[in-house]
Amino acid sequence: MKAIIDCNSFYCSCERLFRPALQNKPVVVLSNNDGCIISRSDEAKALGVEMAGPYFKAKPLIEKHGVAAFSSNYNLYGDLSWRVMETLRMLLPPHAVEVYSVDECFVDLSHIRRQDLAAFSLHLRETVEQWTGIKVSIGVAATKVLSKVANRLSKKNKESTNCVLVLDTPRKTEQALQRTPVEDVWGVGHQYSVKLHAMNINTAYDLSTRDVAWATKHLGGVTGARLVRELKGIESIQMMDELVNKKMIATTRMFGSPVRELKDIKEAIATYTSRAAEKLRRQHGAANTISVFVVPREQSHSTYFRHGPTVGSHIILPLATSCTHELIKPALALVERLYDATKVYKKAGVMLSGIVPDSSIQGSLFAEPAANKNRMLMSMIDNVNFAMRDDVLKFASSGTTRNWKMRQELRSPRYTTRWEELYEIS
DNA sequence: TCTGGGGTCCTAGGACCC
DNA sequence: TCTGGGGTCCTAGGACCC
Repeated sequence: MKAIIDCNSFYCSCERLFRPALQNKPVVVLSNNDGCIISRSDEAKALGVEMAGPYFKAKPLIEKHGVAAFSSNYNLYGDLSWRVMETLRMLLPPHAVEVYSVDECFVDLSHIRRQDLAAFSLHLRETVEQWTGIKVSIGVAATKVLSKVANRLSKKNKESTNCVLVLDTPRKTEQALQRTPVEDVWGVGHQYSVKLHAMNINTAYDLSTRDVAWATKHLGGVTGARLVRELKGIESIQMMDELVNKKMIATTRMFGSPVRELKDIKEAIATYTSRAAEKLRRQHGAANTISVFVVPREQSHSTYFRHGPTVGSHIILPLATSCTHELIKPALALVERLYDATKVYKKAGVMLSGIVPDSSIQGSLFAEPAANKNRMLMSMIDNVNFAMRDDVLKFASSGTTRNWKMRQELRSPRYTTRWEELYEIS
């Protein structure tokens, strides 16, 4: 059996941890740039605050009810996420925990006897809460997709389930599937849900009764086939090994306010490239392809929000690299190529791909002797920036004025990762 | 005028996830 | 006036090979 363990309203829970006065009060957390709402406490949900809705639209409701709003504080969430995952790793055998996202992980429970699953899951939930202060919900079932179904229901019925739901009999599984709308199944997005409803497939149960060949035809080939098999209780999505390196690394941002100067866009791209290269070095990788894109403001005056068309291009490097300055140079060349002085830009981004292990480069006969020196320079910069924080060392092309920087007006202190912002007890 | 039957690799784009 | 930032996998189709 497998479990999915999921932190309840994770970002909101992190914010409340250091503001006990906000317990049982409505809280929301905003995306970068304070654009839309990406986490809501139960109280905020009850008030009708929409998930992923634009902040400015929800603002009247938020102010009327005194909802506490925070900008995203990823230093804080990342650290608390690590604590939750570490706790679980301590309570489970090696390799049984697969971190799936910042607030959830799959857990292999095949070492637990069937009759003990509920009690053990409760033990996990209580220990995590006691050690980290974060509340989690746990769904247990035969497959990953079914455990997601169980998890969703456990959260919907917190009082009766105690945030733990185990689907260990065909009958329980069937009932759970019948109570799950098809659009809430993991792997069914908007496009498929429209299609499925049109075919009168309205619940997860309806979908689970279709045969695999049908799913292959209508739900995108092998992906759909796997999904239906999992709903039938046949394990088809395996536990993944952790520490799988990324195949693509992206750093992209909306600008705090629209930008028209080439100089500003180049600064932003140089900064994003530095960040992406840091991520690349953290996984000991080197990239041979760098892509840059910019998004101009929509020209038409339509009432609906739409980005203008994205303009992008890429360069394939002669040799994969992880050195920031070797990546900034082609990135800036790409910006020059894409920039149009008549346009106003809202967003830009950098993507690194064609990622290979750094070691395979190091041994190359064709690498210049200087390459190793650069690598040492890079790791020194990374170390200093890690120790001192806030990018003490950066490349001049990243700029100092930073007209493009995103807005974060409501960010809470980084309580757990900055000395000067530590939580104080008076 | 008529022109096979495999392969592989790459890219763009679609669909999904949190 | 104001709508995030990452990722993944899969498929189709083109270019190229023998």
